[in-house]
Amino acid sequence: MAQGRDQASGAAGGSRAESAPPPRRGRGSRPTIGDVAALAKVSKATVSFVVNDRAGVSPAARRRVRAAMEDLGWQPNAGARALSNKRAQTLGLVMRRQPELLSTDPFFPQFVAGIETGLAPLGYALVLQVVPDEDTERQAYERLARDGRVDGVFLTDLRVDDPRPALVTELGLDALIVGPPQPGSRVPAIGVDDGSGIRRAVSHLRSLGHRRIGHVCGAEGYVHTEARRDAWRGALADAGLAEVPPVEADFTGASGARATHQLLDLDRPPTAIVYANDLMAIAGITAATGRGLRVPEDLSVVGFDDIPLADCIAPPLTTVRQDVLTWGNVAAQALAARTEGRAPEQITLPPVEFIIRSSTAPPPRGGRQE
Amino acid sequence: MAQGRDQASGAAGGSRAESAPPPRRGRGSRPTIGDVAALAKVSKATVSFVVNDRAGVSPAARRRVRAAMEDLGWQPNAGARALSNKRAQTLGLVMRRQPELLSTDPFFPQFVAGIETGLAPLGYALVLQVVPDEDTERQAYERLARDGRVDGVFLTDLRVDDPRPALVTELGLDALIVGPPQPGSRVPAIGVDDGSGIRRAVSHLRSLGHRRIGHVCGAEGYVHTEARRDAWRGALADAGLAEVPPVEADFTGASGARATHQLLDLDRPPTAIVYANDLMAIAGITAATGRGLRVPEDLSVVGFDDIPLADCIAPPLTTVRQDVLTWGNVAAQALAARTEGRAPEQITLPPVEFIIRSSTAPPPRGGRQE
DNA sequence: CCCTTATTCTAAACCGGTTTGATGAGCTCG
DNA sequence: CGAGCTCATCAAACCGGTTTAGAATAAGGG
Repeated sequence: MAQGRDQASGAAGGSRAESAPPPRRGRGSRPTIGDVAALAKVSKATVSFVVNDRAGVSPAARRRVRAAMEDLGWQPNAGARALSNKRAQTLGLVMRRQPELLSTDPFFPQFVAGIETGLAPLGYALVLQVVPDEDTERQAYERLARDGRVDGVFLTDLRVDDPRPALVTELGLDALIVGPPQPGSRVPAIGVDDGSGIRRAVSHLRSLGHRRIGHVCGAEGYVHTEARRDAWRGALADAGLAEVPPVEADFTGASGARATHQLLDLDRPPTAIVYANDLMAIAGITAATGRGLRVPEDLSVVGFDDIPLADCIAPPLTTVRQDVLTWGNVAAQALAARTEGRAPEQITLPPVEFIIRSSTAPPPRGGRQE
Repeated sequence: MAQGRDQASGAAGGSRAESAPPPRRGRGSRPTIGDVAALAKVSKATVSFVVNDRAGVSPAARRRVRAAMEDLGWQPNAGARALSNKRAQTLGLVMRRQPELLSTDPFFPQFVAGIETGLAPLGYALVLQVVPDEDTERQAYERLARDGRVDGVFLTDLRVDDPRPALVTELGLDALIVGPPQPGSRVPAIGVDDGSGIRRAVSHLRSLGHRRIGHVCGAEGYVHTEARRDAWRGALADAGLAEVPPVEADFTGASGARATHQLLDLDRPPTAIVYANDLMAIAGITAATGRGLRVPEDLSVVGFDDIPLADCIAPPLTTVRQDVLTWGNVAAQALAARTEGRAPEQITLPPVEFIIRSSTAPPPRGGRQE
């Protein structure tokens, strides 16, 4: 056949002026497996075998099919494939977040980016939903499951007694928890360890000489909030340090500032504070500075997340960095493997990094130290 | 044929102990339109008519179908539907971002959340891709188009001479530009106006008495970077203020600090600086403070974005807030409408807000003012 | 009462792939 | 030379919906 132009269906016609309708919106003109089969002079089945790398096709036929594919620029249609396979080749992520809090959160974009880098080479897509509350969250999972849009979902930001592991099991969705495994649930997890970062922070502060180390917690009800608080409390106990009441906050700057004042108003205020995230830590620095305290001379501050701003402020923030991008990547591969029934690769997450900048220093001598 | 049981596939079998495999992973057991039709004693076509609210079904039949749907908990399968309709009921968003910059960016999460709130009630899903560079970006669009995974895509962060409007047109994808319309392209746009926020900022500074107002630009090559710079330059000219050379930066904190030093090193340094985003502005405050300048007494600073941190730092940042959530919402509806061939509703975006906090004040008397 | 027109409903084709069962060609071997 | 195999190939059924063409029934008109 002339190698020139015999592209897809019709279309080619006379490139004359003619009133012939142009190739319908570009769409619809896409070649199908049938076109490829016809051009390669084989059946659709053979083409299918070729694209799926299955045995039973002669080298000659395989070559012809490959050439035809190339010629037509054909790639199998994802939807049709999904229908036959009963697999959508798509994974779902439902994020539940206050819209205001969303843009603070360094986790979300990084994690999504990581998932993407893991999914793209596998030919998977990611469908995303952002929901405001628990009700819509449940509906989102139900819809994803019913519609058959996804093969599996990621579960992030687990709450204590989170209903989602049970929900997805009931819905028959494959799932992967990003965080510590849920006791009593068969949903697999990639074990994120929030504790070790906090322990590193406490140990760092202790070695600087701090004896009273406070903690500003994240929003109540999340397992990572608990994990961080427990790690802090445990580290204090292990080191035989003074107990300081933890103070609740909710990851917002305002709550961080309030919590900071609360700690500094204690009879015996801490000389160092570990915050559950950077936003609260920065707000804490501002709050402390506003009271006439100097950071780090009078008060040491440790954050969590290492947001880009952390080293743009004064003083640059000592903080804990987690490689969320890699989490996403690993999670993507693990969940894809699971939906395909393959055992996931050995899962190892990179360890947290503890970034020492200038918001921590030895505690003041005597002075407020009581 | 016996009307009795011809449900889906086997399964039903003996519920005896037997080694019969349990209903495969919960999945696969989902009812189909055929099951509903059988239960309601109508044809598949009738069921289809009912779910799609089409005329030509008697009230009685309609009721029976509804009941059967309810009974079985059936909802049409999205994939099958997409295949028939040649519509995926899915929209795509490809974000090109340096992973490091991703978590800074208040735009991305908010915009995604906004899209979602617009899409969910329409039964659309969003597939997301995050890519590192221009090459993978193009591939992402090509794959989305070829696979037939999406009906349309959002185009954000337009660059000057951006190849994407032409690309998507060529790929036959419906698209919507989030930003100013591209001259010479037929791709519709929702007109985001970066300029007015900057003009507000300049006018605010001018009314405080500033005569020398500098600008730290965003990354080169983006239309919004240009728009902001042009607006700044135009506002200066309109007010007959002194020209100050704009200084290039790239939205990162480090670049913001560097740019700030560059401006302050001028023979006649500005008394106020307008930054293209908050991150650079905050880094700028830190840089200026490090040189012994006080903000706002010696230098006024205006940011752009109103990130949550903006009012947690000292001094709280005067900045421009755009309602990105609403942009996403509006964009979603507009693009969905377009893919369905409907004319989109009248598009009106909320105006930007100018948030005056404490990083701006009258310029110092005499002193550095020369 | 027959003919026309509307209405309700269904069988069958279709979307674009995958998978299965059957057919036929080419080999080996007794 | 024919039985027995293997291998390549293809037609047809299937996934779960939508859509069309036409049959069956009901209603209206002369």
